[in-house]
Amino acid sequence: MSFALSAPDLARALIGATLHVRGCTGIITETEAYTPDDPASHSFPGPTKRNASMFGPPGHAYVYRSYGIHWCLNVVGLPGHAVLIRALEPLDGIAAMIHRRGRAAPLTTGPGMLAQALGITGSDDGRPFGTAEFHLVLGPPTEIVIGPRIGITKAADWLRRYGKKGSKHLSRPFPSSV
DNA sequence: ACTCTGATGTACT
DNA sequence: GTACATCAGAGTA
Repeated sequence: MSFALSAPDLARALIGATLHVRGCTGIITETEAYTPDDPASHSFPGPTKRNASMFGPPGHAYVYRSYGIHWCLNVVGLPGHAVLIRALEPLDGIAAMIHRRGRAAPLTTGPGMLAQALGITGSDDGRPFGTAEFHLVLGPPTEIVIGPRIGITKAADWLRRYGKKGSKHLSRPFPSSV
């Protein structure tokens, strides 16, 4: 697939896709889009050391540390565009996920949990998607629900959170989903 | 069910 | 010094 998309386009395309990370796999159920003109985006101030991979080639990972504790995984699109992977439906490697999480549930319903379950750390920052151990496979067309993003204060009303309609594997319900 | 708070790396004022 | 794309645990009800 081509990753050279705007963050909102890429965020919609990734809903229903399967993420493979070193033997663990899951279906992406929730994403958020961050564009360079978005005050809440790490790319908004321009390139820095931390966000360098956000301005690198499309189809690579941008991994950053959140609140000093967690790692969060993004897929880079066009320069300065990235999509935060917020939740997964676990498929394979669940035993490894439980081991890394230290509990049976919840495993992957939040960006920090998801990165921990899959063993993603800062060493994955800048890694290209497309190798046997680290890649994405698009799923069939999926019904998508849209809502405001979570956990931000700037541009909090922008409707740039995307979810797989009806999924049980979301960090939080969507306002419109019933 | 809910609210509050601690943990703590990196970037910014 | 302060803010932050978060989570888990403790407390209240």
